[in-house]
Amino acid sequence: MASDAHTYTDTDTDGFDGLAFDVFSRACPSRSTLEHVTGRWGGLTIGALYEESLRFNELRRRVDGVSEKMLSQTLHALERDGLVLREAQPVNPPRVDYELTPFGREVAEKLLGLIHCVEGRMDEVLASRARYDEARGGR
Amino acid sequence: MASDAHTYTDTDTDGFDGLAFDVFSRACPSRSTLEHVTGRWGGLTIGALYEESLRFNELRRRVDGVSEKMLSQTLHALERDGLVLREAQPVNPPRVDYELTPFGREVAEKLLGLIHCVEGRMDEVLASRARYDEARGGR
DNA sequence: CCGCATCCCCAAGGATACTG
DNA sequence: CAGTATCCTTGGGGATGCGG
Repeated sequence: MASDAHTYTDTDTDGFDGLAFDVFSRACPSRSTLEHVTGRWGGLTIGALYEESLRFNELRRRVDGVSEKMLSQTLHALERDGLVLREAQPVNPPRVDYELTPFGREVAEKLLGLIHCVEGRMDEVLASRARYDEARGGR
Repeated sequence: MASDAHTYTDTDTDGFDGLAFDVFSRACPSRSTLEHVTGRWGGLTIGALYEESLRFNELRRRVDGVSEKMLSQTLHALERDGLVLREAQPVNPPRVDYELTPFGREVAEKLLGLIHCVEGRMDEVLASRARYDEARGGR
């Protein structure tokens, strides 16, 4: 049942004309990991965990808008890919901490680089949008 | 017609409730740009354009699996955000070139950094997945 | 508190046909 | 070639309820 978040869409593996790892190909295995990382919630989750190790509900509060289900799914996919470490402590009430693995931290840094790059240029983006919308009136 | 027929369907709720720039917040305007960049087709499109300027159908062939509709939508979103430049030449048959803006190239570099980081560690990822799946049997 | 299972709906997105 | 308009399907993902 953990099967949905990572179906590799191996629909047409017929080709393979010698290029094993082409990110642009549907069959490329890294594409699924990339999707987990850059997906709607993956990036935000990783970003949150980069700052500090967090528990499930802390994470849920930090990542604004994520549902319990999606957070759970996201964490599983990231854990499976080796980006996140899940540490369940056998206490009562249950306590589970999530933290990034070294690989996860590396990915997080790249990701944060991207985020800051975009954030630092948001004024440009906003201006560009205004221009674009202007040019095509109220359509 | 149309007001919302092709509003690029983002959940661009850039509401601007006057709050600061917290990427983790739903209201953060950069989140929508990030989604365009890291979305299913955004990243691959940018990646393809980083290598060379391309025409519509060249792009379509390069980005394996993208439909005409989605490519069109993606390009519009990226153009609007100021990441992609659209150059239509008034010739017959029509010729339109897409290329990255300087900002687009900057973003592309960050993105490629991420991609290479992940690709370079795919063996780890695959191993981690195997371990994970092992641990929870054939479920 | 942690989180899986179920139901269900809506919008992302694929296929197709058509225009300039 | 370079798209737009339309229809239709699929699964992403929200809401809720239960079990450990």
